[in-house]
Amino acid sequence: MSNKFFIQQLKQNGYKITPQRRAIIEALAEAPLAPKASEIWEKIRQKHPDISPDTVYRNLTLLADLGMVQQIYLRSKETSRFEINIPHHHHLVCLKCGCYYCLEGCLVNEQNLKAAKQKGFTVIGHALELYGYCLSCKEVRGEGLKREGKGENES
Amino acid sequence: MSNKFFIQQLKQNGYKITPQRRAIIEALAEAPLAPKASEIWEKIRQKHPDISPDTVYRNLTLLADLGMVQQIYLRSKETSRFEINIPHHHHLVCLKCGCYYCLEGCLVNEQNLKAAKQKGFTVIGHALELYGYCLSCKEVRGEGLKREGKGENES
DNA sequence: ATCCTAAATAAGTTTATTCTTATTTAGAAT
DNA sequence: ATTCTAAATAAGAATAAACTTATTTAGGAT
Repeated sequence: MSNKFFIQQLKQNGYKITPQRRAIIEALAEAPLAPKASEIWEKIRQKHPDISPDTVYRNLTLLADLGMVQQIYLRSKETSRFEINIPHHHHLVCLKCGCYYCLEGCLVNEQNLKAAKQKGFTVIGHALELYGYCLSCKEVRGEGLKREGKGENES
Repeated sequence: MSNKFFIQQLKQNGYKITPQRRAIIEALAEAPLAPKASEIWEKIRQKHPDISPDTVYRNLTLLADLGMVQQIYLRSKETSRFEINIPHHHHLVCLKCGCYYCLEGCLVNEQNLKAAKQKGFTVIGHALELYGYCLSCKEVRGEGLKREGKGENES
């Protein structure tokens, strides 16, 4: 919950604590919804006008690779969203309007992962998105798969 | 297995059959590995030098949205790969070298999807990637998360 | 066979993301 | 406190992916 936890995790993995990294973690923690990379960048620029977008992308990817942050692949033409990963869970993503919903709990259990272990693969995280159509888009399904508005989200 | 099946599926969903779409399906079916969008584009250009990359991207997305093709999100800095979706399965993706392995079967069952249905969400597909470190990258784990070579794949 | 219309495409533009390189800095060692 | 070095950053270039618009075309209707 606390940002200190994330800082500590970074240190434990041998990464340096920079003002930029603090700002990114702060922005993620304060955001009401899972923000896009561009939104995080915009937010941080208010206080740190000189932060580069590359730094934001790079660190979001790092946090996601470390399993501290979850990247939600929204498909469609939507860009990914990032959310602080507590508790771990998965998402429903609408292919038409791009909205998404959080599912409680995790659909992948230890048993699912045994094949990976047998191959000698060390799993440190996973991403699962279920794609389909939300309630309000279902009726208009017939209109092809063109996306319309941006849709509203749910934390 | 046959390309005709994919053509038929497109027709059933109300999409037109264009030479470009035939070429994309052909290229996917003939590829020994799951190709990247750019690789498909390059291959098709040999016969159809005038096909635009946009058409390739657009149709790969369409096929993925229809569940006929599976898009593998390789993370890292690798671009996605696309494979013809028979039989449906999931992947192990190495965060270090970008290689991937196919898992047999599907880890998501009907029971997993009940929450989605309760929300009135119609699931037409899903993507699940397990991220971690392959056997040969495991030892070098300590070197941070920088990616090195491109790694070899497995169909 | 010809016509018609929505869908699909190509071309060019725009945006998002990643890469490259020179510079700066966090944090360890002195 | 100062020095040192690998890691991190900023800036700008390069690439990937998506959008916009005018044109073409698949496939149904005539």
